[in-house]
Amino acid sequence: MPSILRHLSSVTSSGGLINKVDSFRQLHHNTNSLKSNHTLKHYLESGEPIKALLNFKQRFRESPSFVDSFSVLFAIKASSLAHKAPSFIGKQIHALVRKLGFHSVIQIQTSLVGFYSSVGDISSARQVFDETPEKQNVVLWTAMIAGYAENEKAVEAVEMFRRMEEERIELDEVIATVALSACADLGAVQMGEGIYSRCIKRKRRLGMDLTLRNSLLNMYVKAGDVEKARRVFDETLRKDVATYTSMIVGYALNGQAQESLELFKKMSQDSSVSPNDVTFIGVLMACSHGGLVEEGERQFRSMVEDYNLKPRDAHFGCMVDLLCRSGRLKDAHEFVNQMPVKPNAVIWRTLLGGCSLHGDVELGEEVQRRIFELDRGHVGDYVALSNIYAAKGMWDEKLRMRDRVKKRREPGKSWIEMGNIIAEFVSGGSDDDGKLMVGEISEVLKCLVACMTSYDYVVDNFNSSY
DNA sequence: GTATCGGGGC
Repeated sequence: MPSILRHLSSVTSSGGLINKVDSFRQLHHNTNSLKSNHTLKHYLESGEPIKALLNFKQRFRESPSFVDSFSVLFAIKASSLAHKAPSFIGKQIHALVRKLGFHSVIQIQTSLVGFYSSVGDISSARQVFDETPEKQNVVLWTAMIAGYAENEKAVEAVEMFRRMEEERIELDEVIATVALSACADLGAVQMGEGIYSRCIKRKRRLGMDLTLRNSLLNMYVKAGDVEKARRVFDETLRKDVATYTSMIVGYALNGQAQESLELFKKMSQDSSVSPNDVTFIGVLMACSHGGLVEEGERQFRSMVEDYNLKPRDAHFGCMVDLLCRSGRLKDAHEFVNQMPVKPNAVIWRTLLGGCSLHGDVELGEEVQRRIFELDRGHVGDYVALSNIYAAKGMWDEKLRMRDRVKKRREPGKSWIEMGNIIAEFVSGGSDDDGKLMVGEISEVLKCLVACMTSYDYVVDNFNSSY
């Protein structure tokens, strides 16, 4: 059975009357529709979402009746993938969904949730979710929770996951993977372990999903628990790129440069995997944190020459960081100027950090100008330069720089997991001292815990004035 | 229809 038909039967099996009419139209009256849906699918699979959208639009104009629930599903998917396409195209397709009565098709609603999440419009995503009549469906919840997680709303993601479990919807590997990544962002290890064990209990016989194990490994890495991460790594017999990469990054982040590089070496000897560009971010980070400049330069070259991987901003950033940390500011500057792509604000900012570290006023001033050409919004850029002035005793310049700070600092967030409670803290957002004193807050939290034991999870905001 | 791997800085 061609995959498109298999797909169709899954749509009709859960759909209502409208879908049966729709599928009837597609199968019996409209072979053209089937054929052109195949074209849409082809564009999607070959990474040409814009072409898919144009194709859809043209077809809808010429013969609207050929557009069925499948075409719409592919068009939504294309809108999510086409980062360059303006988001109103997706919204137009959403309007079309309503007009054609497809909003009762759960696959379409799920895809719409994914679309709105991909353009950062999480409230519209939530609206689609809320408007979906039949919600007893893991995949719909997965799309919504993944949307929160992708848009840096891990607390909401976790909260929603808790609600999903209350609704007695069964876990699968995908939702567990998404939930673990939200837990990783919060450092909520205990909760993540619980989710993991609940999930594998059901599926023990089928063998565990590698993606799920990787996200467990990643959670330990994010929480700084390298030992537990390594245990998961060793127990995972069939490893893929992400397994190795997470572990390599884990060592690099925790200052174990040697272990990171040794693991990379071991990975190179494993013929079943080959490193990708993310792996090299980990390798370069390890070199940077370990002060291994020559090794880093060698690896960077090897990445391009031996592995044919194209360095991205992140790799250039690692190299700048590497050169800056070892005091080679001139080389770092030259490196930035010789980059084959236009350096972004983050790269310049890394260099500014290097100037701050080594007290280079002249270069710092120039770099700050380059940053301001791209982005004037960051308070930290004023602070960095004002600190360079301060270190050199240039008090007038320092004060002038501080006076130019107009915007207040973005509030910071932090989370603490204690038992089955997650508390969120939001710092005040002042521009001088918004640091969170986690130790002190946890004392406050201990008192809170005593008062709140009747809840499973409590999400709490309060301003810290420490 | 849904899924994991990214720095540094005040």
